[in-house]
Amino acid sequence: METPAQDPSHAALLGMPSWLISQTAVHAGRLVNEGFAAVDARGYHYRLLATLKESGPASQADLGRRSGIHFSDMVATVNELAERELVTRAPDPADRRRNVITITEAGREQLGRLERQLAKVQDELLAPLSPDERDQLTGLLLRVLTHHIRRPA
Amino acid sequence: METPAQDPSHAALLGMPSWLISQTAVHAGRLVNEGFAAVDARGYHYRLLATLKESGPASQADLGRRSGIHFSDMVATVNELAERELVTRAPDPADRRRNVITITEAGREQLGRLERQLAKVQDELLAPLSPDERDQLTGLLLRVLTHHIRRPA
DNA sequence: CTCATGTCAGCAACACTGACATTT
DNA sequence: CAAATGTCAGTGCTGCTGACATGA
Repeated sequence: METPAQDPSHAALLGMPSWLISQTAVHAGRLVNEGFAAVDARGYHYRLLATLKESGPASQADLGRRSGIHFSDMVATVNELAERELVTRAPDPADRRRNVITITEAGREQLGRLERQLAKVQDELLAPLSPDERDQLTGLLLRVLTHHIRRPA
Repeated sequence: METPAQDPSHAALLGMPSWLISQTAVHAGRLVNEGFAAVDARGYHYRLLATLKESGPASQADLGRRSGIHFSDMVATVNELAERELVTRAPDPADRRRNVITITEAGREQLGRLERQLAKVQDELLAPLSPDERDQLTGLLLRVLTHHIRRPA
């Protein structure tokens, strides 16, 4: 059946920061996914390609650490990108355990498309906020996020 | 393999609101889940119990609309809560298509536990922010969220 | 007949666990 | 031997689609 327009207006929930963040993330995720799907990609593709562009060729383990993509998910992600010829996967002659992942020219072009989609989405997402307010929100979230990143316990 | 402490420090990503929101939501979700798991529950349980407390007994379709839980997921959620005897599911004599879901006394107690867990989590989540900043963040997110709730297109 | 309700099976994205073989 | 790397299978939560039967 279809989802009848939600009405998530619980007094209890609307004041709950964890709820607000999660739900806003759902909407953000939807927008991002739609933008990416329009060019046959998903979040992990962008994250990997962007990491690859910033760090240069690297092993999968390395890329996992830098992109925050879990080790186990790297395999599938690289598979998908390699299939589309956006990256290449080659064994490292210096360490035969490793694969060296490199972004291709087509990969750079795709990354460009993804970045453009992403920029569009940011604007859509924060539509109701003024530039100042957007900075405020970004700053607050950044502080919360960095706090939890370095406190895994 | 294990996830080696992430280092998601991409210049590109750290300024991206959609990324900040999603990642903060991941951490928020982790904290909430841990709190709920400690009392053998998950997010949907809280949402359903809280809705039930606010709205009183209702049909599954109704509860879905009010809680934002998808219609298809209501079945499993009610099953899980009924199994634990936190709610009862009884056919509606007035409309035999419907089940009337009612929260039990044990359900109210469980809801209390969940609320306490949730309060703890809010504080943990927003630890780095002052009370004023927490209000700011909540206000900004609320505006973004309501903007997208009533603009499904 | 149409619509609402409830049920069930299944998918997608993300994060993650455990196991395994290979190489360092 | 221990540690790192890559692969694979599978899980959990959330959100969602489609199909189906039944009753209003």
